[in-house]
Amino acid sequence: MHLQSALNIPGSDMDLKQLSSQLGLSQTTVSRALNDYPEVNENTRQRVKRAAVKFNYRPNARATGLATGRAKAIGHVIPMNSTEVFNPIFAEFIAGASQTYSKRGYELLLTMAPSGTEDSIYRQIASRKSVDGIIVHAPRINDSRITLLQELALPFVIHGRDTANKSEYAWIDINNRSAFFQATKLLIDLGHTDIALINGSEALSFACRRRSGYLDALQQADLAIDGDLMFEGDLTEGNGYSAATELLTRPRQPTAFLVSSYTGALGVRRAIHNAGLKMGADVSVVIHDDDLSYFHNSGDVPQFTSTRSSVKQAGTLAAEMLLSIIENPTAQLPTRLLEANLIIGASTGRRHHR
Amino acid sequence: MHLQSALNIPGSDMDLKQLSSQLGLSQTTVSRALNDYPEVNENTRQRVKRAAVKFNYRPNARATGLATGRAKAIGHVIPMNSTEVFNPIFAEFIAGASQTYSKRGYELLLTMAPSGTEDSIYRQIASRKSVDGIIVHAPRINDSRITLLQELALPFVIHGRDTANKSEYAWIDINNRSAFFQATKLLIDLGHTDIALINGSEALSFACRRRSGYLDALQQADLAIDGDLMFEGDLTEGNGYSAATELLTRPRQPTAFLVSSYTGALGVRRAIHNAGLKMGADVSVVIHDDDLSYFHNSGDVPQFTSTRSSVKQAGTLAAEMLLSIIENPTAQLPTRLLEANLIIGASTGRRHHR
DNA sequence: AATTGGCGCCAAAGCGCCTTGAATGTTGAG
DNA sequence: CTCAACATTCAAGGCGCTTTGGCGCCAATT
Repeated sequence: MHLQSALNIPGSDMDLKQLSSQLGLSQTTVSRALNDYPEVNENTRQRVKRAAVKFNYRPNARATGLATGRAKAIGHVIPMNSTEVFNPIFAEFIAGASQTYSKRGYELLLTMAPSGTEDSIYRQIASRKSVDGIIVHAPRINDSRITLLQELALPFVIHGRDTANKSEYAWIDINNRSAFFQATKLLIDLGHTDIALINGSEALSFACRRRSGYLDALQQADLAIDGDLMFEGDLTEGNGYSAATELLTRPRQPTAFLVSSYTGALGVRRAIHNAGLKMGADVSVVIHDDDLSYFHNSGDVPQFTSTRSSVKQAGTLAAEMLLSIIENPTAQLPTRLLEANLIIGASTGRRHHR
Repeated sequence: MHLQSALNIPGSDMDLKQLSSQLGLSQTTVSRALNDYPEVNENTRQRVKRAAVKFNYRPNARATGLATGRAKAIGHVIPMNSTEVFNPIFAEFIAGASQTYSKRGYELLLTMAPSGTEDSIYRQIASRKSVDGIIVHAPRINDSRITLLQELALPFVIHGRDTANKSEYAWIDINNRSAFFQATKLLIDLGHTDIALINGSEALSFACRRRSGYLDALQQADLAIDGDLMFEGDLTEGNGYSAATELLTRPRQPTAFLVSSYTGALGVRRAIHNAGLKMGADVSVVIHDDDLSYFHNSGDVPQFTSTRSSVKQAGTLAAEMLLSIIENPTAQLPTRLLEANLIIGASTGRRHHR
């Protein structure tokens, strides 16, 4: 290694040994200077830091990890079934989380877990030790992953909750029950009595809680509960369309729809148009709006009346929770319940008598 | 370490030293047995592999990485500007790529790069050495990242192309020019002469190429080119809606729309409905369809006529290309051009004279 | 019987970093 | 002037794995 290659040539990164020999210092001192240990002279520290920048030195992540025993990385595991590959909600959540990670010097490892292989994937993540903790997406009812992760002693935060599991674990969730209770109540107060629910798959925890909010509101208003008004499934445009189309061809049409996602609502809107009806006048729609940057239900008067809660923010908070667990393992496991905001848009109105 | 903890207790993973002492073998032999080196007796190999499964042994990824000098991980860098956080297209592409990675024993590291910080992020990735190569998303015209990555000597594959850059680099792209040429020609053949283009941001390479396909077809048919018929911007539902609404309030309405994405087209559809027109009869629409699993433009007769090409498949192929570059660094850099399929749906028809 | 050459296995070095324990230089109190 | 106390710096060991170079051993060759 000659002067030539020690200069600021892109791509020719140094390692610690080279940097310290350049500086005429030991690796120990250089390492400590860079990591802000107190036992280094301030002048030396500055000299070292300047050199590090000049030579574009950054510690090898693998070596640091080996030496410290911490990967400085978080895993996100995305459940994947055949119909739903990569829900935009996960993407937005991850975008939020990644802000926290980069701020705190962590990397983000993404793993797709096809259903059926989940167990072995979590085990593998734990034993390969390439992450310090993980975020679990889309919990199911009685989710076996929680027990597994507790056994594996891998720190984790769940985006959502498994209300069937009474053990202690860290989670962040929105108050789905309250959100859908309020949304349903709004529709009832507007005079609607036939309110359809177009929900996500009710094997998932969030969808169950939304349904129970919906049912509670109906019950409280002494309205009949009609199983035929309740749909569940992947929240795609197509499914929203076919569910709504089916409902609108019935002799007794529902006059209101409660839709669990923006994308599903786009299909419902199409069905309403196709039936020659006007949304907000003939038919009311309330959606849950995850406030995805890519599907913005905005404007002075938003298109859809919604219960809104930012998944991106949830991602940021979840990441902070997880890092705090990792850096402070003895503290109590944090939980966080976010409230959704009811926002009146153009898609709701008093019930229309025909 | 006693018998107790050497048994199959979840979370109590062994390391190589423990495993080999359990087996009464040296670490060398155990390592070689597991990695299928030839100089190990077949019986021994079987014995080792069985024990590894039994004790849930998996090599520490960091240690392996340090020793081999290869991270066995690929980085995906997602450009992020304030309006667009995490395009579902990236998500779907990543879902495709991750299949390849897990099959080949690689991990996937995700990094968000806020615009402005990109340079330093790529440098950091290169010098931290936590990945063996990266995938670059959303290339721009004259994209500085290409030169940078070439200097950093970090293997990469670009999803898209920078046609302004004549140097050699690996890319995978769809034939955007041909796709939009064909789509435009279809509309012209149906009698349309006022064809609007609602495009993605033309700072991005793909959008430019689509526009030039559109222009070529117009030119070839001796149709006038009207700059007022061309829109560009983030391909959101909202932007599609406002662009189409604006166009439909003009004295001379376009009778056909070419829309660069499914989500944008949902907004265009809304605008058409709102104007009291019928898609496929009064107004024709052709879209580019990335075949996202979450936004499926399917059915016996798809809703939208489209040029379709699966981004998920592109992701799978891109990953394979990148791994082949990494494992065979001296070979010529691969490139791959995918053709889109023109699929006739319900949104196009002969021009309607009013 | 002596030599060769695989085969099967092992000890030890090294990947790049952090960290422990010790060594050196400096200062101030006694 | 001596010695303790502090401020700086360093050499060396270790993180868990792969890999180089050898070392026995036994069958085959001469």
